[in-house]
Amino acid sequence: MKQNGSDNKLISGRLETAGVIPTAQRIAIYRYLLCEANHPTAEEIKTWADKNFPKLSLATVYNTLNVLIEANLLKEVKVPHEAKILYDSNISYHHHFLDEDSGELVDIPSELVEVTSTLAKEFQVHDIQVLMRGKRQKTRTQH
Amino acid sequence: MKQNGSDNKLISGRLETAGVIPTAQRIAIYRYLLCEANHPTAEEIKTWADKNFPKLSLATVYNTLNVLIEANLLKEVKVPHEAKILYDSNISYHHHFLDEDSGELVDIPSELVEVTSTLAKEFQVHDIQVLMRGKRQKTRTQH
DNA sequence: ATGATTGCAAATGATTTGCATCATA
DNA sequence: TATGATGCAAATCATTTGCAATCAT
Repeated sequence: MKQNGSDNKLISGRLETAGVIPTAQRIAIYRYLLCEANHPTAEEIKTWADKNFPKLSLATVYNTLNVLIEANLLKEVKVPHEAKILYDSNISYHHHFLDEDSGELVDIPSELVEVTSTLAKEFQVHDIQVLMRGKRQKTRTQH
Repeated sequence: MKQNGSDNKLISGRLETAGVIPTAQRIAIYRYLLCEANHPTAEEIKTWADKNFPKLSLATVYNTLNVLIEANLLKEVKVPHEAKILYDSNISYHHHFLDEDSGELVDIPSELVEVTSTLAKEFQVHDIQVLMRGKRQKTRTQH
């Protein structure tokens, strides 16, 4: 319920800075991506919108996502054996851990992963993305 | 033109070892993946088959690819902003470099990339895949 | 008024599936 | 001749697109 005016200004300001006209739909979707969702699919965004922002069409979800990607406010993530695209509102350099049990994708700060490569100098690397797959140990209950 | 009997035995032996009935179509597709292609799409395999193995249907291409994946003879690779799945017949631990110019995906031996992570111990990592994106410098012509 | 966004429905395109046919042990 | 693979066509499903209606400036 933090859908108040100041939040809107913050979100719409970011959109404007990125050159995106801040419409109500775009603000709603971008806020959801930034504040509530964790690597959602387009479908999850649509489901959320059906509850919280009636009459936002699936086409607009996809259009908005692509506008945000174009504007460098969003990145898409494709995971092997998952049909749907995941959207990541964290655009700073980071990596991912995929929980094999839940399918959940977790952000891993880049400081926690050191990558050292010794490729032939013909390979000019601009970006590195590390995807770690595994299981998340249940946290033991205190007693 | 190395489509000779001994090759077939080698390929079909590997299929059998992995529990896959080595049919002519599967041998052809797997040989193509192992010896000729570099991370092809299903469509590329079909195009190749149309020239070299007439009457191999697209459904069989997909069925075979999925059988090979099930049998751990193949891995699928999904690259952001590319619609089609790439298939990787190199199943040993390695990484990838994606050439932004050509779209080509290049295998990088794991020895050339050192990954050190310091995640909380609740994260049990089973696999790490590193995708490096960048450009491949044109090799200067000798003179 | 104008230019951009939205929403609907139809289109697209990659992959999957149902089922009849075919091959092989 | 029985089990499973193949091939065709139809189905599926995520995503995209065309276009008319709508919104904001």
